[in-house]
Amino acid sequence: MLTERISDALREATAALGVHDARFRLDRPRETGHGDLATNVAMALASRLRRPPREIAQELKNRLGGIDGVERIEIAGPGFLNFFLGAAAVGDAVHRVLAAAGDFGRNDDGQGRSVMVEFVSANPTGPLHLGHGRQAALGDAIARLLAWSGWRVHREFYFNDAGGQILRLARSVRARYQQLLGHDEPVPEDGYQGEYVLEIAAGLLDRFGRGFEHDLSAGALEEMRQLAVRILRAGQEEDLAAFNVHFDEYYPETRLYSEGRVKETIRALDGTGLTYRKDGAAWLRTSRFGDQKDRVMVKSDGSPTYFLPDVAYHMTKWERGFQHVINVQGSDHHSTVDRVRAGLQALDRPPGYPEYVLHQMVTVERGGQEVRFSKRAGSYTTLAELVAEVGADVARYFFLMRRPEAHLAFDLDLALDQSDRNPVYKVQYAHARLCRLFKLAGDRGWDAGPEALADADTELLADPVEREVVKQLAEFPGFLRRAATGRAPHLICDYLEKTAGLVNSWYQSGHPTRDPALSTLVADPALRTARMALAGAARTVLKNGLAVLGINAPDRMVRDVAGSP
RNA sequence: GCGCCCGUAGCUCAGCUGGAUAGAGCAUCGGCCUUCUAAGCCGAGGGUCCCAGGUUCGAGUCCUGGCGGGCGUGCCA
Repeated sequence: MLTERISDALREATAALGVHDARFRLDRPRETGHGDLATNVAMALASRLRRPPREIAQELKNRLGGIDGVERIEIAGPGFLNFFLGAAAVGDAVHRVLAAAGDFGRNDDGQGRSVMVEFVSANPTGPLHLGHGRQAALGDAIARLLAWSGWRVHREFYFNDAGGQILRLARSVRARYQQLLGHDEPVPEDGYQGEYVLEIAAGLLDRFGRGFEHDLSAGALEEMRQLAVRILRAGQEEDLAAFNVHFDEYYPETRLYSEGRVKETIRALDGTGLTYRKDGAAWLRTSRFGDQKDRVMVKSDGSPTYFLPDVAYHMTKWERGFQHVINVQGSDHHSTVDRVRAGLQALDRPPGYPEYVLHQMVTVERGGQEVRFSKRAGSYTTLAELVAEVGADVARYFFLMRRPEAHLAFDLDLALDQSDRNPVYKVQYAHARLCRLFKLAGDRGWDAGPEALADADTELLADPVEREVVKQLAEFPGFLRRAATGRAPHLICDYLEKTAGLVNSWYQSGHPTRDPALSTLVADPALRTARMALAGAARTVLKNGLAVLGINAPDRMVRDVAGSP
C-alpha cells in the first residue's frame, strides 16, 4: 500500500540522517491544499538533530527521490512534508475495498486470542433500564470491534440471583400475591414497587393457585424467589433480543456457591497471609494493592460481602482461559474496580486485570426537559419502552455516539425525527441511496457486477469530490483499529456520519440541476463503471461500519408517513 | 475531606502517539426539486477550548495549582 511505501521511504531517509527509531505521523491533512498525505517527521526530528525543521524537511525530500504513485512533495508551514498523489494511486483504494468487500476493515491484532466482554449483568430485580441499554449497546459494539480485530470474543452476562436485593424482591412478590388473594399485606418499605411485581404475583397465582395463602415460610419464599428470577430474566432476555444483543454465557452468582468457589476463594486468600480479623469480620489487605482501604470479605454475621463472590467470579474467568477480560459497567460501580483488582492481585493475577470500561449515566430529554415515561417500572424509563418508541437501530446509535465516560443526554425529539437531522437515518439513507444506483443500473442493462467493477479504471475518478470520498473510504480500517483498541465505538459513529456526508455530497454533485456531467450513471461506459465502483466501495464501507455497531443497513428506506397528509 | 470522570460554537458533542487557519450535527439566515438523486445538497454567520502558571520549535491535547458539575467514598449491590 502506498502509505506503507511512503512510511518505509521516510524511515530509510531518516536513517540516513542518523535516526533509526524515528517516530512520526503520516496522515490525511484537514486541508486539501496540504496534499493527500502529510508527515511531521522533520519537526519531530528537529530537537534531536538540533537543526531547523524546514532544513531537515528539505534534506529528507531530496533523499526520498521518486515514490511510485507520488506526483510531488512540498515543504510547507513549520516543516511539514506534503505528498500529492496521482489519481491512479488514489483510485487503487476503491479496488482494495471492493476486493475485501464484507471483510474490508478487518485486522488481525487479536491473532485469534480469546477475550471476554462482560456487560449488562443486570440483577433480576426488574426490567432493564436505560443505563443497561447504553451498556448493552456499548458492550456489544466493543465485542464486535474486537471480533473485527481478530479476537475470539465471548459475551458474558453475570447476575446476582441470591443476596439481599433478591430477598427484598421475593418479599415484595409475596406481599402482592397475598394482596391478590384479598389480604392486607403491604409491600415492604425497602421492597420493589414497580408494576411488574404485580405481574409476577399474578404468575405465581396462575401456577400455584392459593397454595401459598398465608404461607410465610422460607420454603414458600424460596419458590417465589425462583419464579421471580426466572420471569424477570426471561423478560430481560426479551428486551435484549429486541435490542439485537445476545450472549454466549449467563453466569449466576449462586453457581459460585454451589460449586464451592466462594469457600475456595476464602481459603486461597487466607493462604496468602494477607487476611486478618477485626470487629468480628474477616478482612483482606487490599490497600497493599492500591485500594484506598482494606475490605471486609466475611461480615461479622458470617455471610460474605459481594466482594468475595466478585473475586471468585473473576478467578473463574481466568481459569476458563480468559487472560483478556473487559468489564463494561456504569461508573457508579467504579469503587469496585480497585478492590476487585486488589483481591485478584492477592491471588497472583496481574495488576491491571480485568480491564474496565466505565460509562456515565443516561437521561432522556424531550423539548430540553428530562422525561421519565415508564409505565411498568415506576421510577425509571425502561429499555423496552425506549426501543418500542424509537426503534433498536436509533437507540443503539444514540447510545454509542458519545464517549462512554461522557454523560449521555438522549434527545428524544431528535431520535424520533425521521428527517435529515437524525444521524442514524442520514447514514442509512446514504447506504440505501447507493443501493438504488445499482438497481437503476441493472434496470438499464448496465453491468455493475463484481467482475465489471474489478476492471473499472478508477483513475478516472479525478473530480475533487470523488477523491475526497475515496480517501475517506480508505481510512475506515484505521478508524476501526483505533475504535477497537480504545474501546471507543463512538469513533465509528463520527466516521460514518462524515462518510455519509461526503457520499451525499458526491451523489448530489451530479444532480441534473447542478452538473449532470458528474452523474454516476453517465453514458460513457468507462466513466460510469468507475463511478459505480466508487458507489460500490462506499456502500461496502457504510454497511461494514453499521455492522460493527450492530445496526442494520437497509437497501431501501421505508418512510413512516404517519402524520403526513 | 479523599478518589475517579467531565468542562471545546446558542445546544449536543468530536478532536488519534502534542502539529498547519480548532471541527461536525442541530439551531439561525440565504439559495437549489424539468431529476439516476431532496430523509439530500450548496453557502453564511457564530469560539476567552473553565481559570492561572509551567514544559517546547509548537499545547484543546502533557505537568502543577485552582474553579464548576457528575459519581463514588458501606460489614449495600
